[in-house]
Amino acid sequence: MMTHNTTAEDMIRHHGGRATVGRIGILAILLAEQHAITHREIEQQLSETLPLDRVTLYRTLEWLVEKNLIHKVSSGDRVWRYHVNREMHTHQHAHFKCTRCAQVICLDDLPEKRNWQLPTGYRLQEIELTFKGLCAACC
Amino acid sequence: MMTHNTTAEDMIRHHGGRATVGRIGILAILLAEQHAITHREIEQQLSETLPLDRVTLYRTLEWLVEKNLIHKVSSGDRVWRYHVNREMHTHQHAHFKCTRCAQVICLDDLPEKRNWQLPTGYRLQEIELTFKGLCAACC
DNA sequence: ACAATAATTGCAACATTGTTGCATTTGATA
DNA sequence: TATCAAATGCAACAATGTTGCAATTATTGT
Ligand SMILES: [Mn+2]
Ligand SMILES: [Mn+2]
Ligand SMILES: [Zn+2]
Ligand SMILES: [Zn+2]
Repeated sequence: MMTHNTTAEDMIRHHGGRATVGRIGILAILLAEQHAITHREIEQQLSETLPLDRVTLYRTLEWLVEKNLIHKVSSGDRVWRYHVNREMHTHQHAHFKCTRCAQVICLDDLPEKRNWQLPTGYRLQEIELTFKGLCAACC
Repeated sequence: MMTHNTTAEDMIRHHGGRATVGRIGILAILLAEQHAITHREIEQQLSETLPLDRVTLYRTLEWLVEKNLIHKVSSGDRVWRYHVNREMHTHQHAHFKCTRCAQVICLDDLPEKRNWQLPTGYRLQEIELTFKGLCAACC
């Protein structure tokens, strides 16, 4: 049974980066989290055990995104949320954001991938689909 | 043939607001614009003819959204874009954002409105769908 | 284990977008 | 034209994110 810390360290080393205590701690937090969480939320969790400069956190998250170990979600407020990449996330997927508690979850898939119709001359690269409403806890 | 200014003034009066020179000018700019544009872009257009405080612009845009004369779009960067409401916009619709020139257009409709599947207990209120890619000019 | 070195970090300063409080000005109405 | 609530301008603040650079640290070779 692997702890999140050792999993995180493995993931980082496999991508040729230095396995620093900060990177490991940050990725371990994201591995333990089932929702997509903000820079601020990660910072708060870190402050309990491993204080880290805000800038380092920003740069580490950016690095983890580059290495494709996590992805970030823009959910309408002007705040990025981060979530670890699991197998289901190798392709594009939709998100749900609760309008009451602001929690964001990743959904399995982009439903009905076909049939998106754009004006002529437009080239599609990526689809961003966010459902908003109330989560089960807030209903 | 109505000028955008008189159209704007009519729209504002019909909603019981004061027809100030600022509100009219802002709404006229949005009426003349086919794309969804940012606070910053509106400010630049205004600066040529009708300098206006940033805060007033923010508050006016908020007021126009409340009155349902315009709507705002969150397009992934942390910047709101504003677009006048036309008939086609009375219901929800998708948007396209060019990843090169950042232009945002409103698309006609939410394709395939049915069939969105959420986890049990979740209640859907709103769908935010943004296509990203290259516009005709940038292809 | 130690030194060399490049990658990572911390800190200060800055940028952008947006909000709030309050005094002043202005549009609508009588 | 006088009145007065609504709208505006200004200053200060807040949240989120970025940049430059010197100090630190993880890795590698010895
Ligand atoms: Mn996701
Ligand atoms: Mn729109
Ligand atoms: Zn909720
Ligand atoms: Zn373009």
